[in-house]
Amino acid sequence: MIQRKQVTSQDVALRAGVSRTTVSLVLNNKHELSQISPKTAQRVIRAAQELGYVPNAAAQALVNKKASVIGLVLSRSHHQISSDVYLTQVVDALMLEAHQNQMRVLLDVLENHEDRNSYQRLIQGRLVDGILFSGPRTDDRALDLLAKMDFPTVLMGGLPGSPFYSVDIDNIQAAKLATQHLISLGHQRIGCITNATPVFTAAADRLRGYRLALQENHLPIDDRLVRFGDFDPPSGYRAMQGLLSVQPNPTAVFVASDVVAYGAMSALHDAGKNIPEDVAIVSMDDVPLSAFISPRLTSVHLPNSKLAQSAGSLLIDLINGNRPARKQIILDTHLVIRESCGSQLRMNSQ
Amino acid sequence: MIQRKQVTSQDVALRAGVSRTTVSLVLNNKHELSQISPKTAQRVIRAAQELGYVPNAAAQALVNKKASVIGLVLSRSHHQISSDVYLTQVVDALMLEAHQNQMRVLLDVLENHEDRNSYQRLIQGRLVDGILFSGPRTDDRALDLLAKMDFPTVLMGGLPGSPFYSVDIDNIQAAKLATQHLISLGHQRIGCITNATPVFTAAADRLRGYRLALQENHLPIDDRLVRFGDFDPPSGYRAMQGLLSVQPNPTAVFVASDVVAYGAMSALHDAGKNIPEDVAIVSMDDVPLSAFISPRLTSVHLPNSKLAQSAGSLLIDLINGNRPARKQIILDTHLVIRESCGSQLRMNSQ
DNA sequence: CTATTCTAATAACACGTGTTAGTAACGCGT
DNA sequence: ACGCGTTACTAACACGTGTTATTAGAATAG
Repeated sequence: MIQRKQVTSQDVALRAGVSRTTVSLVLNNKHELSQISPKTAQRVIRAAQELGYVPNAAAQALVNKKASVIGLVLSRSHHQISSDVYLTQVVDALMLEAHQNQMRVLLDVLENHEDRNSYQRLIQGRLVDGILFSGPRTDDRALDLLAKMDFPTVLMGGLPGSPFYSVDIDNIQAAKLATQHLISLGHQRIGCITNATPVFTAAADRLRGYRLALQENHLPIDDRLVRFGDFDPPSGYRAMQGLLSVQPNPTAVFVASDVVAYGAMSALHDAGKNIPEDVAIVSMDDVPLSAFISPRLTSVHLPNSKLAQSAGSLLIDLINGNRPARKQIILDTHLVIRESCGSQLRMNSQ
Repeated sequence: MIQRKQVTSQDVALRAGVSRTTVSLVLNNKHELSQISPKTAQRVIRAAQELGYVPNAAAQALVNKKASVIGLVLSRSHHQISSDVYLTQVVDALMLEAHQNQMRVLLDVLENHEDRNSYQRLIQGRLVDGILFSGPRTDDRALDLLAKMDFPTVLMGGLPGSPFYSVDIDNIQAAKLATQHLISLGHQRIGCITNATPVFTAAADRLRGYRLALQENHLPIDDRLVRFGDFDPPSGYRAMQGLLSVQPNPTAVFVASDVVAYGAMSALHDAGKNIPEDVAIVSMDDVPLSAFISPRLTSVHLPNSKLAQSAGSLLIDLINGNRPARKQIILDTHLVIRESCGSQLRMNSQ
């Protein structure tokens, strides 16, 4: 590969007629401390511009012991990433936050949860200065390693009992809120489809919120009415088919994720059931698309961008050596009522 | 920040009782050439494992003149990224391909299209070895800079007359195929909603395909029936409202993107129109979700994963110094017929 | 016993940057 | 004339790695 030779600070120094040190001082704005005459400073800046000098990132990283890169680690398998709808929001907000701090974002998947090696090159190799961890799993052994070396790490989504900083919503409360809404509409027999298997803490918490809501309203808990989704629409489709095989059918279903809910709704449609007349649906996540499908999805809104931004900001704090006292940040959620729950239907008929 | 001291190759050398050079040779599997006895090799490997040695990425990048990182550059504004549904597929496939070549993926947005500076730190700073460019714009001035330095670059989506390698589908042909399908169902008055403004080449091409199909079938072209989407559902909603204000209404609409189509369908729904009875819809992209909304969307399937994988593979080739003869790779598309076009309706009634 | 080849390893340099310690030149007071 | 502080810069080291030229020692040949 023919690559034009890199312009180094030495070249700039030569052209400006000064030493390389002077170039470094001027370009990093340390010349006021070091008493460098404004005249030479100007000459250096001119020379740098004329040559199109850009400092070598690797060299800077080496000497500064700072890569100026934060890692976003996804703890899901590949098929799950493909149908992940928040990812774009997270990535977007994170990049914005990173750029404001002269940092960049490196993306990585954690494919094998047993494999500590996959972390090592990333972290001990100092390729990134900190890690943002999306969707932690309770069975992730590699996280222990991270904790031991107190490497700057922030979790998006909590991991109970872990020593990490984290940014999250109150999943239990949010799921309870959603289920409660269905109860307040008069439903007695309410099913649940989770967003994922319970090894993901968010999934376990949402299921718990659903059960709590039933308990507090003295409704019976029927485990046949609980099905497990797996991030994508097909899993929701299958889960809903499962629910429909239980007699009597539930009159409402709390689905713990919009994307899974799409599949569930499709299954209802294919079974000839109307939403919300035959089966009402309340979901969680409030993905942008959910306001545009029909029927419009009633869903608990998650502040994804804000979540990612807070997480990014917190991580950068950690990287800079600050240790905020508050280890957990919990952001607020709220229910967005649309058509799939049948609220409007009720209001009209009353 | 208290950070445990990094384990260097010097530490390994000390522990194994050899020189640093020997450590490097052994760990990079060059010891066969250099006549290092198997016994010392074993000793070195043991020592490295015991200390948990991981080479410093910055130092390696500096001396090898290779960052082992490829950059994925998104040329869209932030709100457009948030509602981008292919991004996850692209990212996923790209990471898979990168990992197989011991590379990582750095994500970046290009916010200001006039600003050459944003490229400079990335490329001239040697932070990445190559760039994968998603969604090039005809008005992107910064691309010229890239071309001049012949930096390894691959475009996802073509840019006519540009000197870059690219991976794409035949947008004109695909759009033509979709429109043709509507024509074959007997529609005479067919509207079009683009996926984006025409500065994006893909949007311009799809519009052209639509017009070609009309021409070849001797149907009149009515520019009032062409509206421009802007990546997200709301833009599709507004565009469809615009189309419905034209009398007589179109009986079918080709929407050049699934996500935009969701908005368009929502507008039809709100206007009391049935799909496909009143207005038939054919779209492009075939996002996974499209099989699960109702009515199920008829759409031209794009091989997004394959596209990203090919692009990644091509880019890695370029980085390694190969110059494949074929500058453009065009992948195949096919129409997936579902409910929104009304094909099945027709077949039943016939 | 010396010259030559072969083996096994290393000293030394290069990559491009940030920073510390140090040094000329110069004015100034005594 | 000499010491002393100030100004304006630079020589030299450090960061951690890959690689080239070189060396010390042993084995072999003459």
